[in-house]
Amino acid sequence: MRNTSALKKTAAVKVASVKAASSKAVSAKRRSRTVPVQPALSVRERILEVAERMFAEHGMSGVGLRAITTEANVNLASIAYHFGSKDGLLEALFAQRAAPIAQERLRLLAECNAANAKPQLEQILDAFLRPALTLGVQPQFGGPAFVKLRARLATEPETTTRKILSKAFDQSSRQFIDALVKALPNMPRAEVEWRFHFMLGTMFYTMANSGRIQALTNGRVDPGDVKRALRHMIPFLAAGFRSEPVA
Amino acid sequence: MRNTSALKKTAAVKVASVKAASSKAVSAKRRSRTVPVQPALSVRERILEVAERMFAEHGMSGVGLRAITTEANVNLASIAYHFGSKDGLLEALFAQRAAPIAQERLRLLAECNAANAKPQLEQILDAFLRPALTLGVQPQFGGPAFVKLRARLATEPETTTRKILSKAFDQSSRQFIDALVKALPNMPRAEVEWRFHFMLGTMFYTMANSGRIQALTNGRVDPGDVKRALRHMIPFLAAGFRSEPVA
DNA sequence: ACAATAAACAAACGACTGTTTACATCGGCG
DNA sequence: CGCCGATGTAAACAGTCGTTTGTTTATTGT
Repeated sequence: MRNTSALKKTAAVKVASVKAASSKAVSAKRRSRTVPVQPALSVRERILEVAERMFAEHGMSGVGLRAITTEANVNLASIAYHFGSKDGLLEALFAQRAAPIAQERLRLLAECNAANAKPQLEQILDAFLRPALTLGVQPQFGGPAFVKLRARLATEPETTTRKILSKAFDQSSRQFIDALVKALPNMPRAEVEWRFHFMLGTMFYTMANSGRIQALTNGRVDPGDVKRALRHMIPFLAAGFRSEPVA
Repeated sequence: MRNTSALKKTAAVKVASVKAASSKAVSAKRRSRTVPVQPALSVRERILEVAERMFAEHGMSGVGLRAITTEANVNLASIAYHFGSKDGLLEALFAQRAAPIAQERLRLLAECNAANAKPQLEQILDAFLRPALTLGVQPQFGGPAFVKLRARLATEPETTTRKILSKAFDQSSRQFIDALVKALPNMPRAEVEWRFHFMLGTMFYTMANSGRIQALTNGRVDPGDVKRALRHMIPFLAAGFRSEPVA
């Protein structure tokens, strides 16, 4: 880090102060059109949208800022201005996407706790998996870009990215482990934890959609077909969870 | 690509012509020592060993050739000389490590085909998973470096790396799907294929050893403990495979 | 209208990228 | 001895990296 003198807070402060900006004469002109014309995304949104796609496809270190800014038709320095740094961009991405997922998970978990005194295993698994596989999938853009991105970062031991992932999902994960322990009496907690880990594996690998299983099955199995994937995944995992704990 | 004149085949040819080089007076000297003294790795071996570790830890695009050559105490140009390019280095890595794994898998599969007329599901899963998790683990070096590397590349949609992975493991994977279909009568092939995909997920995520589950369980669950991981994984997966196929 | 602030911009920073070049060194063979 | 091909090496190649700079353009509050 080059830190020549005492001027560096500028960028960091600006990042925090950024809100949804443009909304004056331009928006008036746009409102007059009844056609649902593309909302003409702000610079900040364009960067986030493009970065999400490209990070997912080539990984953090596989994409340069120039590739992002060029694709987004945006000035190179805009990333530093809006997000402070490349890592800041990734953090902003997660701040935008991860919270809704974790939130929806807990909502569904609470829902199936209310329905049954002893909650059903399948419902818990569904509450955990469905938001991760379906939320933030916008076919208008790169499709399930954030889903892929998460899967990709999940296998990286990089400390920077792992802290972001932890902050976003650890709390909800703990609550789901607790729920699973309660739904599976007579099952040692350690065994549930192992199986939760295995579930994360199938979830992330499905999210990654690496194309491997398509190649092996001539396209018969497509992890990108989320509805079908969940229909197969949940019974498979449920049976695994319910099997006799190892000695 | 800069192609100034007609001199470029040199490197490519050299790469192909490289075999296990030093094997004359040196090997005789080595045989005389009974103590297993470190064989004083060649430049080529040192590069492979270090690259395996660093690629696994930071990903292909996360490591520069200078980082590798510095760590290996080797000249920068040695990589171009011995492997042609960075991608060539990765290919050489797989050529060295993948074949023994696929081979051992098929050996174990044949073994459990010989033992039982109708082979046991658990034995098949073990034959598939154990070599992947245990082979090439050399604590003297970076430990399970190749295991991690494989898991990392498994989630990358990069065409270059995927072709390498396919070439190395597709054939054995197909044979295992066939074996699973035979071991699970009344189970539609498509269902077996979905579940094979799910198994790949738990396998790769365990191999990646991202540290996520350790953090969630205060270290109680450690995917790096391969023996324990297999003891928990195989019954879990077997129960999943045996469960009722979805409608 | 004015000053203050936010946003966008071109250009450059030094460090690092994978690859290539030209040259040095070595052991073995005629 | 000279010559060989295999190996090793320092230096340079042409770019790209993430970040920072100083400045200009819009939009805001008063």
